[in-house]
Amino acid sequence: MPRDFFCRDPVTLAVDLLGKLLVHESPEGRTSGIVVETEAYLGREDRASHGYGGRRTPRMEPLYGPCGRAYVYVVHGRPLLNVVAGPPGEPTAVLIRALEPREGIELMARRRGVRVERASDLKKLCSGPGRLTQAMGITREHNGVDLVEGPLRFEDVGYEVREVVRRPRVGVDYAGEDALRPLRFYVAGSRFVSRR
DNA sequence: TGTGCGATGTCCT
DNA sequence: GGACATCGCACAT
Repeated sequence: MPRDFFCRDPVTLAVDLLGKLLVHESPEGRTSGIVVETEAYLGREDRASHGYGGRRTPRMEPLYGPCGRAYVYVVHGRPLLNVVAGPPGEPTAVLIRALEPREGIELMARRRGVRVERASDLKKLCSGPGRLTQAMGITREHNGVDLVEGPLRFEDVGYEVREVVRRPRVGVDYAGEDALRPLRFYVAGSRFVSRR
C-alpha cells in the first residue's frame, strides 16, 4: 500500500486495514494473511496509548516518525506489531490483532510450535497479536522498518469486508474512560478473530 | 544495579 | 474462568 494510505487518522486506518494482506518475505520463506482484527491507538489524548501525554522514549521513536512504518514493542515477552498512522509526527498507531492465514501455513506452524491437522487448527496460528508476530517471523528487530516497500508490507488483494464490528479494546482496563471507547475493529463473522 | 509491570498466551479445572 | 510463565523496558535507586 502507498504511503498516503497510512497517513490518515488511526480509526480510519484501523478500519481500512481490515481485508488487506499482510505479507512477510523472510529468509525462511514467504508467509501472509488477511487482516481481520485491529485496534486504534489515538496518541496524546488516549490514556491507553504509549504516546499518552506526549510520552516519548528511545524505544518509541518510530511511533513519532513517518506513517507507514512498523512500531514493534514487546509485552509479556512477546512482540506486537503496530502500524504508525497519521497525522505525521503524532504518536498514533494501529495494532494488528489477528490474521486469516493464507500463504506459508507450514512455516507458520513450525514457528508457532503447533500441528495443523484440521481446518480448526488454523486458528492457533495468527489469532492474537503475539501469535501472529511469531507465525509471521516478526521480532523487535522490525521496530521502525518501512511497511510501504520491503519484505514486510500490506497488499490489496480485493478481499471484500462486508461488515465491521466495533468493540472496546482488549487488555487496557488501566486506561479508565478510554478503555470503554470502541476502538477495536474486526471482520464480522470471521472465525480467525482472537477471542475474549 | 534493582524492581515492577503489562496493547499476552497457555494450561488447568 | 483463573493462575502463572515470561522478559524487555522504563523508571527508581
